[in-house]
Amino acid sequence: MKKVTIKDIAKEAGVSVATVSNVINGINKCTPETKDRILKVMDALNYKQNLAAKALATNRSNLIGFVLNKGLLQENPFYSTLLSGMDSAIRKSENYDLLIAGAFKDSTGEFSVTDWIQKRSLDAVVFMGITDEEILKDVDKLGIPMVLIDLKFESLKNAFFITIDDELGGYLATKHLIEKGYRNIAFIGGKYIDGIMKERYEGYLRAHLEAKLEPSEKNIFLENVSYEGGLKVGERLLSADGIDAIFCVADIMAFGIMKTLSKSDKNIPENLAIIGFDNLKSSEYIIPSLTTIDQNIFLKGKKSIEVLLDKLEGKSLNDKNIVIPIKLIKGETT
Amino acid sequence: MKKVTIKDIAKEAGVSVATVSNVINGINKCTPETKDRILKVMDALNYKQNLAAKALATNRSNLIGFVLNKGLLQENPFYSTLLSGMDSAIRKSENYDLLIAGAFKDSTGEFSVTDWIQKRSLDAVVFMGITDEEILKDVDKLGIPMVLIDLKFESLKNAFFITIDDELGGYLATKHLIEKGYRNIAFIGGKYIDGIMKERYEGYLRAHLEAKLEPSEKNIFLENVSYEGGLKVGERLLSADGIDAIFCVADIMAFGIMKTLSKSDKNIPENLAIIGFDNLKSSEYIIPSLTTIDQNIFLKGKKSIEVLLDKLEGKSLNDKNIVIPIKLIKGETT
DNA sequence: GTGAAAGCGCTAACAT
DNA sequence: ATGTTAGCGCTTTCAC
Repeated sequence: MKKVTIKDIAKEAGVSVATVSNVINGINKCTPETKDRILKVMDALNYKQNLAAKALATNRSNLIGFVLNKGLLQENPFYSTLLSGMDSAIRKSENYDLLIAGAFKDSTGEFSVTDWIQKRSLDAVVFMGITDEEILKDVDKLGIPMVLIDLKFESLKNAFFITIDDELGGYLATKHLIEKGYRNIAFIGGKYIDGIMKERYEGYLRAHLEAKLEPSEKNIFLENVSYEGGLKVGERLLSADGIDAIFCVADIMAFGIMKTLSKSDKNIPENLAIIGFDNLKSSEYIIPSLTTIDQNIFLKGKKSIEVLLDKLEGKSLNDKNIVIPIKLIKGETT
Repeated sequence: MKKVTIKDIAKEAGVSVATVSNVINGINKCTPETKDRILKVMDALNYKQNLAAKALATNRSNLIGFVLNKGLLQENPFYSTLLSGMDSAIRKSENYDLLIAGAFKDSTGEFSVTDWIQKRSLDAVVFMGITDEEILKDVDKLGIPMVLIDLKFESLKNAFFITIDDELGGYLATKHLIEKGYRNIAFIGGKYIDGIMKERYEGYLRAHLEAKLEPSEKNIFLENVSYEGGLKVGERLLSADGIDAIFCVADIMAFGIMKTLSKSDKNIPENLAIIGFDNLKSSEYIIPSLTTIDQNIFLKGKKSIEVLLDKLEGKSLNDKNIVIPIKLIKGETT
């Protein structure tokens, strides 16, 4: 069975390829009768569009790329949930697919996002965890719409930013603990205090200030944002004194802390309250269920794709900043 | 900055496009000097290959498709982990990328995998959760290599099967419970007893037989394979009598069961032991940690891609069946 | 409203 | 060892 092309359709329907092409692309330039005839022939011959040819002719691939740092998908369910959201949105689009970055090397042997975008003629890209401004600037120069999740570089002309109010999150979490009567609250953060960590920390400070409490430098614990990092923090907490509650910037770390504590004589929340951040699905599964700040990760992913789809379909978008609402989820750990 | 093509390279290097093409594709037909010169020019002009053009000319896209039923990614971390494994493998390949199925509709308005494969000129496909033999047969006719995860249809000429020994898993799990002294063991399965569920159930039966125990029909509980399904089973178990242990075909369900029980007066494992299946990452996080059958989900995903990559690179693969080893993970729930 | 034809960037068969 | 050239299937400008 030879491949059916628009040429075959054109011949069979007694029209030119241009007309067939117009019909396929919804460009209404022909009589309804012609259109109908073409549609029928397409169906009869079981025509399938060749997107590579289309891409070559238009320089648009109908592909949205997703760039994520290596290994992240394994380390934190956060990223999987994000991907679920993206998947859910892309499935609603008729024509677009989601491309996961393989490993294109540039001349230096490194993965080069701009190379990748150009080779694949990507129409848009979503970035997660890429914080190198130079890379993002280079992509911006390519002129395709892009989405940054959890990051903002206002100078980028073609970027949309999907974020949450991290400072507020830190504030709400800490305030909740203070309202519950805890006074000596530890801050558990990632090893690298990047943008969002810093904001959450500032929220933590604001809640203290508001309650006229003074947080101690000794109450700051930094480890990798992972379950393993949490285990380590747990160990350190066992020998720390006077702490009655902790605000942990990521649920996944909180799980590790809870695990370590479960093997000690400290009970949660009686001896130590804990509030996380993210509201991972497993925060509900875990026993006791984790009090946390919900940041609707799924929606974050969904929005990333939706905004790009809208942009690609020519809708004019009023705002480059999309802020996903957050809320406190009361679990059993506080 | 106009796009640089092999034509430009050819002109600049004083050779023909064919030679440039050969160099790019590693076809050694020219003198090292020519090759060197071409490489230098490519670098100087910052050449980027256009994969759409290549795909059009060769009918190969350097793309591997991943087809997964809608919604699964959200329902069970199993699928995310699988995807992590695939991601990890695809990143090691120089030239391939992973494409997530968007929503191509066929003439009936349904998503059509064969349409998708043809439109995108996919080189290979991984299927997860697609059990419709007709669909798979249609794909098989296209002649591209494919991988089925957790499913086998021996009649498919171009398929590889990534599986585990599910019967053995069911056997090991049940045997473990019996050895621990439990005698009245419930079987918790999915609502649809498909291939793998049935096998796990058979393993459950074999372990009983071997121990000269007779499992009761009343001890079978079927619900959706999800956390919510587990919650429901938990409720049903509360009013069930005499059961001292349960074998649950999926960790995610076990989490639900544990949650429901945690709100009752039944303690795990004192009043009710529980063993799961999968060894999700969260099975370790959860408190108490879940005894389960590890099936190395990450490896499953990784192998899927690796076998396809090997096949696409022309390696002859001796076996269409790849069986991932499983093992018992002793947690605190038994 | 419809058609003819050039061209998108690359490959591969055939020449030299 | 290198060059010539005819496609791959589609879009798009321009002409009718």
